[in-house]
Amino acid sequence: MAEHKRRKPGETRDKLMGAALELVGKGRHFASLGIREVTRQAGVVPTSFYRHFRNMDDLGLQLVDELGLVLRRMMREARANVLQAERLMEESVAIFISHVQQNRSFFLFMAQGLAGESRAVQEGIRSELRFFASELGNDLRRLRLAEHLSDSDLELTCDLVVRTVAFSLTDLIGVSPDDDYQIEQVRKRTTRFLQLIFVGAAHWKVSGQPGSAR
Amino acid sequence: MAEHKRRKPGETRDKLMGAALELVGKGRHFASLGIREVTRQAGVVPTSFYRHFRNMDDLGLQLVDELGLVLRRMMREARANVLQAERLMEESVAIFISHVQQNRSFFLFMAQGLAGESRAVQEGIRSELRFFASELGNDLRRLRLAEHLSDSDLELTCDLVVRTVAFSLTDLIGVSPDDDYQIEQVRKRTTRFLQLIFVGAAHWKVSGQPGSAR
DNA sequence: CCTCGATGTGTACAGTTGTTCACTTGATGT
DNA sequence: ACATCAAGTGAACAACTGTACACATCGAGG
Repeated sequence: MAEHKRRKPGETRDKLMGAALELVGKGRHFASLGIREVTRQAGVVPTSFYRHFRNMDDLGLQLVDELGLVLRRMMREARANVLQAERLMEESVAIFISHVQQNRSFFLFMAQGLAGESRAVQEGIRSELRFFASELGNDLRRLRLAEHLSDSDLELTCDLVVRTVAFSLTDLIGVSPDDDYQIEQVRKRTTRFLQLIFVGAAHWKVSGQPGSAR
Repeated sequence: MAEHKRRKPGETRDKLMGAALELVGKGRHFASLGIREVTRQAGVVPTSFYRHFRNMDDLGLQLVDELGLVLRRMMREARANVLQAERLMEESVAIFISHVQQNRSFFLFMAQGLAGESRAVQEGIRSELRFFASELGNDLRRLRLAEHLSDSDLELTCDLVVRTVAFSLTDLIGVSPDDDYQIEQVRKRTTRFLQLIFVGAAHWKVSGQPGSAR
């Protein structure tokens, strides 16, 4: 049941995915990358690409899978560190920002992919976000922080939270990775967004506003 | 003070910008478009491109300017049609969705540009969004709908509203332009997001939550 | 009327692209 | 021990790319 490839299994495959991420990290858009460009960056001959991927979209899809792992790691860390309910949002946003700095290219790729040109990658990323939102909902239920909300209203709230955090990526894109002041500004602002949303959720009436229901 | 160009002034220029938009509308990403591709789509010889644009980024910047016009038209229509405060959000979102359908490519371009590869285009679009949020703030003040909010809290709220609406573009991307049912779902959901945010704003306490202030 | 400058065209070229093909290599299962 | 087969290499090709240059056309201002 051991791995069956030569040398290091998937070594070149990882180099190729890493190379694509590096280029994205340098400001390039994933949609504008070419096979030769990626293989060049990876220090590999162009033909090797086809041993692992059918085309660039395929590589993108596999990157989405790895992105899923990154997101799950982040979720685990958040669950471990957010103990007190009051500072929940501050700490969660802080953890998010920190992970974005550690895996900048991955999150850039995610921000790009939401409006990217591969339908499959779009759907993959959206699906990751949905999963994230649903896990967030579970956590809030478990922490007894959303007892007055119906399932669908909780789902609505969590979706909005995830969107808001995801959108803050576009703020981070325009900021140098070591401009700590600006990053701190984004962190504060995102936190306040979430607080605003949770105040809304706390005062939310059952499924819809008066006058707008059906 | 008349226009001074030959034939129709800027005829080819418009054809080129239109061609780029068409390609974006067909699912391509702006960052992956090339000069030759655009000129081909426009039915123009490649060299003509340089008469009007330095490179693709330049064309992108000029598209952002036109995008500004589209957004302003939309704002004007919203201001004219939203008379009663209760249905304000429903109608505004409806107008937004309708404009997205009319100018699909423009809004696709906008969604792409937020995480695009030209820093200048990113900043241009972000600036349009900021302007939009500030105008929204003015309107809410004028309609006496935000009297209990400080200037900075109103600004926060409007920013969040604009972000939420902008993010809904990524939902619309994954939906065929004539799948009325799905579009209606996005419209409803976006409306509820905004309602949630406004409930939050209505119950918002002065600058910060208790326990999280400094 | 005639020059000038802006707009559009045709040709050309060197560099890059995606993809194919025949080949080497080395670990693995039997 | 040896055949097998996934992983990696190098050379090749036709298609396409961005950009440059010389030229044609036409409107406007003198």
